[in-house]
Amino acid sequence: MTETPRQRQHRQTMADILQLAHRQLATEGSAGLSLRAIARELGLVSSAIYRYVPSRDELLTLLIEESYTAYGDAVEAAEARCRRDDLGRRWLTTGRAVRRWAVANPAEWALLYGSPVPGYQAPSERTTAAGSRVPILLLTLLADAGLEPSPDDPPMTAALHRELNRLRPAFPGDLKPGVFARALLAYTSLCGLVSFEVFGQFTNTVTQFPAHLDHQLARLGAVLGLPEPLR
Amino acid sequence: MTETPRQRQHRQTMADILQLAHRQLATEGSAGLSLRAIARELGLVSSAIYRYVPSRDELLTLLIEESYTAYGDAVEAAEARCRRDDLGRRWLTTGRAVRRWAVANPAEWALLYGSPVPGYQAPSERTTAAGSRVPILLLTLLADAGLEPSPDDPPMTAALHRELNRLRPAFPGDLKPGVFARALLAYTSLCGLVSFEVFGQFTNTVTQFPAHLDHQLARLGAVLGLPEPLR
DNA sequence: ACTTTGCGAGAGCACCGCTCTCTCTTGCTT
DNA sequence: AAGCAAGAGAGAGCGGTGCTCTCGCAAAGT
Repeated sequence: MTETPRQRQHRQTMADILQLAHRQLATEGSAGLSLRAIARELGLVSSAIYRYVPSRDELLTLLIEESYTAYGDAVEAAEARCRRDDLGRRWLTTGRAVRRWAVANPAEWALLYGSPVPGYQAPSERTTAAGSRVPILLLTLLADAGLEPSPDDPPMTAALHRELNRLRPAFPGDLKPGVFARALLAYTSLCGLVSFEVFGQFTNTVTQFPAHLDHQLARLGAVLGLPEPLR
Repeated sequence: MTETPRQRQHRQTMADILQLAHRQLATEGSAGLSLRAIARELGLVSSAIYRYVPSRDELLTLLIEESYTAYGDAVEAAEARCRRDDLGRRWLTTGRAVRRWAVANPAEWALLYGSPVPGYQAPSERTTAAGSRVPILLLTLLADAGLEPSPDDPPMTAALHRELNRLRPAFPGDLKPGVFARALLAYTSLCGLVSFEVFGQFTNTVTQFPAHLDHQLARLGAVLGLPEPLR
């Protein structure tokens, strides 16, 4: 029942590889990820690494999975500390947590939300679930707010309306198309803001990042139809 | 006065290199960019390419410059076809043009707005000017609209307010901080929406891209304080 | 005790960016 | 016109990459 020493050793080496990979990601970026370098640091000959990781792409996939998990954990934990009925604060806290995690882990953020690594396509069946956690947080938030379509919602084509209706059962909250669209805009805008900071698009412009994010989160909160944070 | 055959030849080869590089970028992505492969396709030995391009990083910089120029040209041209006084349409058209260019040139879009190529930092003095053209379009648009700060603008910290005030002389339109911030949100949101589509973040969610973008552009237009497009 | 399995070592393939040297041709200058 | 400098390609080579294959040893299972 208990694992053999060999299994234990294997698990340990695997963990070492992933840890070194994360470190390499942080220092060299995703294109600098080198199986040979990891093997070298582990005191292994280059071919031995393939006993653990079948290919560089697979290592990338593992890193993406781990990163999505860490990202979801961080944001969910922050959001969970808010009073459930303080919807404005839940949104503000979520946005801040997304930024905080991204700034603390820029290489991982780039892996998740940056340009796809060329020639490599993450197997969606292994990443979509982990990647949906933060968006789902948002949808739940809007559902808790009891938001309804508003006459201020711009019109949308019938095809888009149908599509968003089709998505309703696949996500929590059962949001009507207009509200679902608001959530989409909020999340894409948030990611856009964070990516601009992390990817350096704001150089020579904004440097007051936390203040700027708070300001824009307040704007987006208004677009969503959320009240301001309490007190 | 006229250029010598040798200069002509050099210019031609340089143009060939850039064209092949753009093609390679499209098929292999930025990490697949290979000087050797370009040389091979040109019928040159690998070392000869260095007569034209001093390094891979320099080739990347050239591609970024060309891409920013093509991007700016495309969006400016589209926006210029709008009636000057139809501010809602100018915004809608700008947003659509950004998406159209990005979808038509996904690798170039990734180069400009995706994760920075690891280990490589674009020399900002060579890219910021070209990269500012579309944002400047937006600032001009808001200035033409004569937008003023509104009581609906969320508060911002004094430091952020000062910073945005400091930026005023460096950009056209002389926008007050609250209005400038609206422009920042609009552009980051637009880029976020487009990147989500181009980078595949919408898989299993939105597929009605043009309709979705129009819908969200209308929302953002309202946030900006622009009227709806005429007729 | 025997056999299967796991795992590291080593050599090797094809590719990459980049450097250095050598050669030949072009084009400018005296 | 002669001579010299610069341009441009060829070739060899360095160190790096991902990945494959074979070999041998030791641990695990029977």
